[in-house]
Amino acid sequence: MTDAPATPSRIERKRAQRVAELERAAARLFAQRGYDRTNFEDVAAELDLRGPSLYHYFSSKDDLLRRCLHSSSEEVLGRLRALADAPGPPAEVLRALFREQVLIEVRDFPEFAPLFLTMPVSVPEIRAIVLDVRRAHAAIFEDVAHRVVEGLAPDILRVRMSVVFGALAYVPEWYDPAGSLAPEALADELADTLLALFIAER
Amino acid sequence: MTDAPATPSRIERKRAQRVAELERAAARLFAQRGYDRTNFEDVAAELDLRGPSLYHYFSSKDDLLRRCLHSSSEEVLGRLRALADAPGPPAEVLRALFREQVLIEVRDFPEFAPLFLTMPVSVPEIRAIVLDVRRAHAAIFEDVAHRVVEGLAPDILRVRMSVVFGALAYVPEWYDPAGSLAPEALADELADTLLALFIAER
Amino acid sequence: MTDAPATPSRIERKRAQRVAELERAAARLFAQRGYDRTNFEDVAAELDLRGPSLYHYFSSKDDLLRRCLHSSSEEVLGRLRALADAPGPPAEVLRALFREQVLIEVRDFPEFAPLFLTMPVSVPEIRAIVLDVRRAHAAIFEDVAHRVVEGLAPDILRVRMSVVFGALAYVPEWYDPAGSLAPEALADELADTLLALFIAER
Amino acid sequence: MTDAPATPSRIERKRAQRVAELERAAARLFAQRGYDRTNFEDVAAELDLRGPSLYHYFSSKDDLLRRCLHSSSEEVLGRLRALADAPGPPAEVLRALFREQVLIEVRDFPEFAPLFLTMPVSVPEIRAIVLDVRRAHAAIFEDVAHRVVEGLAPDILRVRMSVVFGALAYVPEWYDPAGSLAPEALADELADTLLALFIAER
DNA sequence: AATGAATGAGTGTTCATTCAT
DNA sequence: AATGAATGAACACTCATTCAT
Repeated sequence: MTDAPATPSRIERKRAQRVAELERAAARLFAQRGYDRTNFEDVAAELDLRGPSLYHYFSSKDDLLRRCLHSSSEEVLGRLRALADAPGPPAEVLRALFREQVLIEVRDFPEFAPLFLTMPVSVPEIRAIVLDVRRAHAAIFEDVAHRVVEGLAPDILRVRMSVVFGALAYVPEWYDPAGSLAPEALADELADTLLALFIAER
Repeated sequence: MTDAPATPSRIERKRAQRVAELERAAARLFAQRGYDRTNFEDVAAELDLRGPSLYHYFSSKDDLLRRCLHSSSEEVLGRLRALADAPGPPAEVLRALFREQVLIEVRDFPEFAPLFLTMPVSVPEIRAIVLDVRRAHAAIFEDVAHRVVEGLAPDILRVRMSVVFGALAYVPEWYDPAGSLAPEALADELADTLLALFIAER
Repeated sequence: MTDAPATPSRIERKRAQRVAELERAAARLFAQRGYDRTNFEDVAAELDLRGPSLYHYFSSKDDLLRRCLHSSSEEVLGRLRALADAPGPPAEVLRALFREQVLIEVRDFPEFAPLFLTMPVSVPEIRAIVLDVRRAHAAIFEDVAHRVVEGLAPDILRVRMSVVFGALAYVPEWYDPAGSLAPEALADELADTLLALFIAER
Repeated sequence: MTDAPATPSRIERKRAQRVAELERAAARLFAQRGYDRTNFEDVAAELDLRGPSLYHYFSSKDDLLRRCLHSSSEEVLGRLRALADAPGPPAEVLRALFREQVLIEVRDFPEFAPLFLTMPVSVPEIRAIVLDVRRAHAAIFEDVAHRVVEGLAPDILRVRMSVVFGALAYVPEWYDPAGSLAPEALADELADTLLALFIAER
C-alpha cells in the first residue's frame, strides 16, 4: 500500500531534481579539486545550502561520489553500449564509439567525464569504484576492437588499446571548447586518428 | 651554475644523499597515494625518521614535492633534450624520444614519472608546477614533431600530439612490468605505433 | 487536580494513548541505549513516525524523558505508597514493599524501572530529576524501615538502607526472566534476604 | 639494540607520568558525565592542554577509556586477588574482600571505581569492556563466597551475591566522605552487614 | 497531524607545522 | 641532527530543533 508509486509524486520529483543538481555540482568540484580537497560545505554552497544539509540526500561523502559515478556511468555506458550493439562494419562501429566518447567528454557530460578519467582519488576504496567503471567502459571498446582486428597478437592489441584510452582520457586535459576546434570537428579528427591505429595497412 | 661549492664537504655530500633518498621515498608515496594522503610521518618512516625531522631538509610539504619534481624533471628533461638534439632524420629522433620516454616511465624512473603524469594533485599551486614541467616536457616532443610533419594544420597536429601525450601518460596506469611484455618491447611497439601517427601516408 | 476536562473527547483520548505509546517506546530505548544515544528519529520509528513529529507531543527531548519519568513514577510510587500505608506489622509491610519493588522491576514495568535505576544519564538537569524521583522512592522505604528498627543508630541504618537500594537497583542488571528463577520466586527470596538485614537478632 | 631499555629513560618516565595524569583526569570526567558527554577538549583542559594533544598519548577516545579501565582494573583486581588468595577461614577472607572493595571505592581509587560501577556507557563496545572487567571482579568474590556457603542452592547464592554487588556498586552513589562516617567505619559496617548474608544461622 | 527540508552546535580525528631539548 | 610535545586549522558526521507545507 505504501509502496513507491509508479508515478513519482511532486515531492519526489523535486527531491530527485535536487539530487541531480547536487550530483552535478559535486562532480564539478570533485573533478576540479579531487576527492580529498572537496568538502561538503563547498558542494552545498553551490546550491546555497550548508554542508550538513547534504546528509538529507547522501549518507556520506563516499556515497555522494558513488552516486555521481553511478548516475553518469549509467547514462554514458548506456549510450556507448547502444552504439556498440548497432549493426554495421566493426570499423565503423568503432569510429562511432570514438566520436561519441569525445562528444561525451567535451560537449555532453563535461562535468562527469573527468570523474572517471582524471579525478585525483587518493582513497583506495573510491579508487576501486572508479577502476570498476573504467573496466566496464574499456570492455565496450575492446569488444568492438577485437572484431576489427581479429588476428592481432594480444600484446600488440593491448598497446593499441592503451593508446586509445590514453588519448581519450587526455582530451579533457587539453581541449579548450572556446578554441578554434569545434567539439564535433575534434571528435571526427580524433576518431579518424584512433581508428587508423586499427585499420592501417602496415 | 648552482651555488654549491666546487668541493662539497663530506657532511654536505651525506646531506645531499639523504635528501635524494627522501625525495625518492616521497615520490613513491606521492605517486601511490596522492599528495593529500601522503603525510610527513610516513615519508620519514621510510628512512626510519620521524615526521618533523623532514623539516631539516625541506621547508614544507609543498617544498618536498617541488623538489621531487625538480630533481626528477632535471634528469628526465635532460635525457630527452639530449636525444632531441642528436643528429639524424627527425622521424628517427622522434621515435627515439618515444622509446626513451617509455623506458623512463617503466624502467628507469618508475617512481618519479607518475608525479608528472598521474599523481592526484589537488592543491592548485602544486598542480601549476606539474603543468609547467609538463609543458617543458611537451615542448621537446613538439619541436621534433614539427620537423617531422612540416605542413600539417596546427589543429590536426595538436590532436595528434594529444594522442601521443595521452598514450604516454597512460602507460604507468596499465603496464605491468611482471607481465609478458618486456619494457624494451613495449617501448619499441609503442614508439612505432605513435610514430605511425606522423609518417603514415594518409 | 489536573486541568483535563472531565470528559475527554475522543480525539483527546487518542492523543493521550499516543503519548503513552511514545513514552513506553522512548523508555525502552532510553533504558537500552542511554539518553545520549537515543535520538528522536529512532523513538519515532517505533510508531512508524518521523523524528520531528514527536514535537507534536513533547516540547523537547528533555521533556520526553521527563514525562517518561513522571508517568512511570506516578504509577510506581502510587503502588508502593499504597502498600506502605497498609495496616500490619512494619516488618511485614517492609517485606511487601521489597516484593512489590522487585516485581515492578522485572515483571510489571521492566521498561520503566531502568530509567530510575541504571539508565546512563549524562545531562546534569536530567540526572537531577532522576535523583528527585529516587529520593521520593527511597523515602517510602525509609519510613517503614524506621518503624521496623526504631533504635538503630542513623549511620548504621543508612548503611543497611544502602544495601537495600543497591540490591534492588542491581536486579535489572543481572536478572534474566528466561532463567530458572521465576519473578515471584526472586521477589520472595530477595524480600526475605533484605528483610533479614533489619530483623536479624544480631 | 633499540629495544625498550630495562630502566626507562627520564623521557619515558615523564611520558608515563603524563599518561597516568591524563587517565586520572579522564576517569574523573568519564565517571561524572559519562562517556558520551566527556570530550577530548575538556579532558585535555584538566592538564592545560588542547584536545588534539591527547592523540599523542591515546589513539582514540575509545582507547583512552580502555586504558583507564585497564590501568585501574590491574591494580584493583590485583589487590583483591591477593586478599582472596590469603590463608584463613573463608568467611574472614570474604569479610576482608568486602572491606577492601569499599576502601578502594571511597578512599583509594575514588576516581576509577565509578568507571566499573556507575559510569553511563552508551556505546555497546565500551559497555562490553566494562562488563568483562565486572565479570572478572565478580568472580573473585564468588569463588570465596562459594567456599563460605558450600551447600547453598545456586539460585539462592546468586541472589545473595546480587545483594553484595548491588550494595557495593551503590556505595559511591550515596556515601559522602565528608560526613560523619569515616571510610574505615563504613568499610567495617558494610563488610559485617554483607557477611551476615552468608553466615547467619537462618 | 505529519513531515521534508534545513541548519547550528558540537565532536572525534588528522595533520602540517613550530619549538624546546 | 633528531624528536617529543603541542597545537590550530580543517573536516566528516550527528542530532535536536525549527519551519513551511
